[in-house]
Order: sequence, then C-alpha cells, then structure tokens
Amino acid sequence: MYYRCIVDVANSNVDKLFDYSSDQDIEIGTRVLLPFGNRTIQGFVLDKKDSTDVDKTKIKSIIRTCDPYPIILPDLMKLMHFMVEYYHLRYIDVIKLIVPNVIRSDKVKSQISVECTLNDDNIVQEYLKHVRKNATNVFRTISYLQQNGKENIVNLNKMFSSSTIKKLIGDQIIITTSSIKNRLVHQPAQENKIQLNDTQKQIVDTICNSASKTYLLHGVTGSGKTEVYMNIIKQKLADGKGAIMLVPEISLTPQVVKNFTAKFGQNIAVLHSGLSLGEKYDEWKRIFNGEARVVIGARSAIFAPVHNLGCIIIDEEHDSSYFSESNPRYHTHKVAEYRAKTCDCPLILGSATPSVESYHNAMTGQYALLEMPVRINNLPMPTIEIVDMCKAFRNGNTSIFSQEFLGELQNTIEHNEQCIVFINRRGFASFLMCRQCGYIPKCTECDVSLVYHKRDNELKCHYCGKRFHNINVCPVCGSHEIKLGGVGTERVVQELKEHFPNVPIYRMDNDTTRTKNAHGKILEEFGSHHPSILVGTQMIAKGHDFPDVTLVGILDADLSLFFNDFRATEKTYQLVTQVSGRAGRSKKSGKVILQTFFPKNYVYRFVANYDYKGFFQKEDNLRMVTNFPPYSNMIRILITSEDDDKAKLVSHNFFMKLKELRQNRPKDFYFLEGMKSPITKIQNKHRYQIVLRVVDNFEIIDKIYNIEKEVRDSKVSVFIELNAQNLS
DNA sequence: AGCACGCCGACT
DNA sequence: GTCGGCGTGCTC
Repeated sequence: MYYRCIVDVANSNVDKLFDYSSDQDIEIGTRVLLPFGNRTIQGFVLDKKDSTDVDKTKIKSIIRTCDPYPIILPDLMKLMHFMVEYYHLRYIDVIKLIVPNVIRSDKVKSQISVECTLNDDNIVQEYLKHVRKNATNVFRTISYLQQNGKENIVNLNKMFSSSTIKKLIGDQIIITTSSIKNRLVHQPAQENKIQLNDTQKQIVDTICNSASKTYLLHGVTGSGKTEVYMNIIKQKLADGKGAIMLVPEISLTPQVVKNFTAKFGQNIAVLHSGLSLGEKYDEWKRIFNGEARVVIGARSAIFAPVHNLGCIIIDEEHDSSYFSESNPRYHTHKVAEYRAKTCDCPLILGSATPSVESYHNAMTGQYALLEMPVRINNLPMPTIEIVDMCKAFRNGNTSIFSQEFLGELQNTIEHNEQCIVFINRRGFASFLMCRQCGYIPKCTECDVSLVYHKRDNELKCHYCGKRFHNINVCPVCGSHEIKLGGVGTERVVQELKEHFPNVPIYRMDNDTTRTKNAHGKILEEFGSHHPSILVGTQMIAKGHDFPDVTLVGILDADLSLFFNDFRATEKTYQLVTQVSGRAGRSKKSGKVILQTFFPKNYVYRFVANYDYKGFFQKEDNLRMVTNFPPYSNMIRILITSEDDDKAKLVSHNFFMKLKELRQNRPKDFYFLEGMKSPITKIQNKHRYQIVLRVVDNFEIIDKIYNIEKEVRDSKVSVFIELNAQNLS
C-alpha cells in the first residue's frame, strides 16, 4: 500500500504529498516517522492508494507510526483540506493548528502522580518487628502513612528520605498507585443555580431542537448570554456530545473558567496562549481521549479534537481577534461554519454588538437571528451622556477630563462606588515631537513613531517591541522643546492621582498584564476596594462583571474613528457599547460619560440610544453604496522582502496581471490599487501591498491564487489575505 | 527547513 | 595545492 504524506517541514517547497510505502495498514490522519533525504522526520498520512506515479526506486518505506491511532480526526481532516484550498495555506501550517507543537514534539509527557499507601496492617506490624530500632525514617514514614492514609511519593521523598521510601516500596510495605496528573487544576466551584427567564429558555430550546444551522444571538450587555450558552452545552452533553466555546483571548479570565467549572466540573478543558506547554499538553489530551467534552478557548481552540461535536459557540463574535492576521491567516467564523456543517451541529454567534457582516447575514436569511433585548431582571441600561470636548476646550478646559466627568467621578467616590476609565492607548504618550523642527522619533526597523513609556523612561516600538533611550534633546535641531503628543493609560493614571490622591487607582493594559495572572490580580484588587478606579484599554471592555461599577468614563471615544479603515465606525460603536455595558450591572443604575471632539457623528447618537438596528441600517447602506464588505470581499496582497527591488518587481508583476484580469471581468472588480504599505518597513523587510475588492466568490479568488504562482520569487514572500481587516 | 553538491578566494 | 565561503537544488 502507498501512503501520501505531508512532511513536518515548514517550507513551501516541500509542502506537497510525498508517496511512501508500508506493509502495515495505516489510517488516514496518522502521524508517522519518515525517512526524508538523509534524515528522519515526522509526517502525516493524508491519503492511501494501491499504485503510485512516482519512480518506484525513489520510494521509501514508512519507518513506523507515532501513535496507535490517527491524531487528526476525520472532521478536522476535511476542515484542513477546505482551509488549504480556500485560504491558499500550506498543509503543514494547518496541521500545526490541528496538532499543536506540544503534541507533535514528543518532548512533553504526561505527568504521572504516584500515590503511596501502606500494605495490610498485619504485614506492616510483622515488618516493624524486624526493623532496626535506629531506622527512624522507616518508623516515621510508616507512622505518617498510618495517620494520613496516603501521600504523594514526591512529598514522601521530601519529608523522609527517598532511599527509605524506595526500600519500603521494594519490601512491599508501601503500595503505589500511578495516575496521570493534570498540570492545570480546575478548582471545583459551587454552581450558582440560576432560573432561566422565558427569553433564555426559548432560545435554548430553539437551538437544541434544530440541526446544523448558524444562529446570531444578539443580546444586549448583561442580558445573560452566558447562561444560554451553558444550558445549550448542558443539553448537548446529555445527548452524549461535546462542545466548543470560543471567547476573545483577553476575556478568557479565571472568572469565566470558574463559571464553567461550577456547571460542568472536570468535564471542561481550557485552551489559550497563556498555558504552559505541560498544561496545554494535558488539556489537549483530555479533549482527545474524551475526558473533557467542553472546550473553552481562544481562536485556535476551534481546532480542538472534540469527538462527536454537538455545538460551537463564538462569544463576542464581533471581536477582531477572530481574524488570524498572521501565518495561517483565516477567519474563525468561516472555519467554525465549515466544521459545524461537517459535524452537523449548530454554530452560535453571540454578541451585544454584532459585526455588520454577521447581522447582514442574519438579515438576508443566511443566519437565524435570535434576540435578547433586555437585561436580566429588567435592569435598565446605563444612561450615556455625550460631552462635547471642543466646547470644553473653547471654555478653557485643556485637561483630558471634562467637568462633567470629574463631577460624576466625585459623586461616585462619595458613594463608595467604583469607576472604570477607558482610554484606547497604552503607554504615557503615543509619540514625541520636537516643537522646533517637527522631528518625531521613529523605530529604526519599522517606520512607525515610538511610544513614550514613563515608568521605564523609554521609547518603545509597538510593532516590533524594540526599545530606545528616551530623548531630551532633538537629535536633528538640538532643541530642548520636546512635546508629548497623545494621551495613554499611564498619563491618565497620573492625572487622576492628582485629582483624587486618596482613591486607589489601578491600571490594566498590555504593559501591566504581561506576567501570568496579573490580569486576575488587578481585577481582584480593583473589585475589593471601594471606592476605586480602574483605568484601562480595550481589555477592560470585555465581559467582566463588577456589580459596584456605576460610572464609566470614555475619555476619547474618537480615537478609532480616524483609522484609515472602513470598519472604524463599526469598531467605535462596538467598543463604546461594550465599555458602557460595564456600568450598572447590579441594583444600582449606571452612568456613562462619553467624551468626544465630534459629538455630531451619527455613531454617538445610535450609541446613546442603544439603537443597534438603526446603526446597522445606516452602516449597511453605506457599505452597499461604496461596495465594501459585506457587499464585497476585501483582499490584501502583502509583498515583503529584504530585497527592496525584488519586492517591487513582484508587486508590479502581480498588479499588472490583476489589471489584466479586471479587464476580462470588469463586473467582478470594485477596486484595485497597488500601493506602498502604510508602514513601509517592519523588522527590516520592505513591504508593498495591493488592495482589491471583488465579488465574494471562490472562483475569482482562485484566479488570484494562480497569479501568485506565476509571479513567485524565492526571495519574496507574498501573503494573500482574504477578508482583510487591517491594512497596515 | 536541512543537507549535499559545486564552484571561487585566502591559507598551513 | 586545500579548506571553506554560501548559491542552487532536491527531498517520495
């Protein structure tokens, strides 16, 4: 039998099927050891057949299988083929998503825990008679075990001596039992039994009683979507099926996991980037062998090896983290939809602020729309007050806080309540500028302005992370007048401290949450102080439930409105609504102060009135007339190389061929432009890009893929990104 | 990716 | 004369 294999080598030149022979019967999806060139590497069996087109003398034989079972499940196998074709990915890159590094590397092993207990009392007593009187460790060990019943061997070794323990085991006085120990412990928690309201019940029933279909669950912040998810999963488990729930990475907090553990106990597994290799290994294995049937995870958990999948849930479906923007680029919705279809199970997209694309799909009947229009217990939505910062500026207020905000904050503090302050920028100042000559320090590798971090007195590049010394003198003109531009979280904290020196203020952004569990610690600290203030970036917007937060301050709502991005308004709507949703989540009502320099912008009117549908209609209409997604597929072709000339040449050739294609099929193209990438250099690679918008069908995409094959150059890398999100 | 093969410069 | 630089090409 011949087996067609993909070798585990991350290079486009070898990302093709190699034929190997074997007498053994090997199933598709099995991990195998292969001779390749003059070395031995891992591979994956993708296909088998009786004959081969390859020269028989070249064919080598599979050395052995790595596991006694196929490591890629049949539905994930189908998914892999789909992604390779649709996104033009390498097989090996998709396989890496499905079979993560820890599993392929074979370096990490299960941790075995050895429990020690004493043998029969008679035997022990008899043994003790023959022990020398000065063998204190033996007596102490035995008496310890008599008192405690059992103990882990590692602890026993530490407490007494490992040679003593070894001897006692050898003499069969200590009996050992081994079991696999999970490195990640899901602390058991008490389930908080909640009675579903009628809307929730109805939605759970609808989803559980229908087959494969995509649902868009539009529920306002605090409407109890999580309870709905958990009840759907509960039913699926009862039917003997598993479930995957995806959440944005930053909202995958211990609180969320705790809620799920309370409901499902040790039946859950968690997958995200914060796990150690050992933890990841254990969680993955527990899913694979069916011990854990409920998976909670970030984007890549969509590839979790759940057998007999009963549902897929994507929470906060509008979140941009569902787009993979590097290496294997894919959109989680598309992948999830395909997997749900192959598993014949429902896909549930949930959000308080659905993406325009998803809501559009619901309006056109591709998704079924389910709505949860009111908060649990009919709590009112917080009132949103829009503050015109231009007016404040004209009245002489040049500070970053409006009088309205400071007044409300004072009030909140007096009532011993909590406040969340949102600013969409980390660091202290987003850039430095010389007042004399206009010089702005930029990263030497990336052509973006550097951000000043006060605590470290350093300039940092937010693209590549490179750090630079701070400057006091302009290197161009020698002036000492260096101005700080833009306000970041660090600066907000400092200014708030000046206003409220006695109130604890916490900061949560990328810089303060680097270390493990920092996230949870900050939230815990903040949650346990009254009054207190939490200043943060996007990461405070998601899902946290703080009952005593009554005030939310949005310091500069406009920031995201002016990115060169057609989704800017949509993102602003989503962000502002999500942040606002943190207020008034218990009996106390909430208030939001939204500071803006553009109070007339339509987005704020819809936000303040919680009018999602109104916003959607306006935005969708705009997309229709301008031929933007969902009315087209926006594709970005990114061409990068260390060799500037070669990059230029490839992009030129690509662009010319695309123009030719457009001439043949003018109706399929809405837009085509070749340009220098907005950031011309990242980590010393020159970047060019071609942006186009075409009708959303695979035929035209396939044609573009074929052009790539024609213009290819070994020194130049070309990424074709479907559904491009970010054009920088 | 790795590794071999292969064709040109400066060294015991 | 040879050791070794890394350009090119192949891996079932």
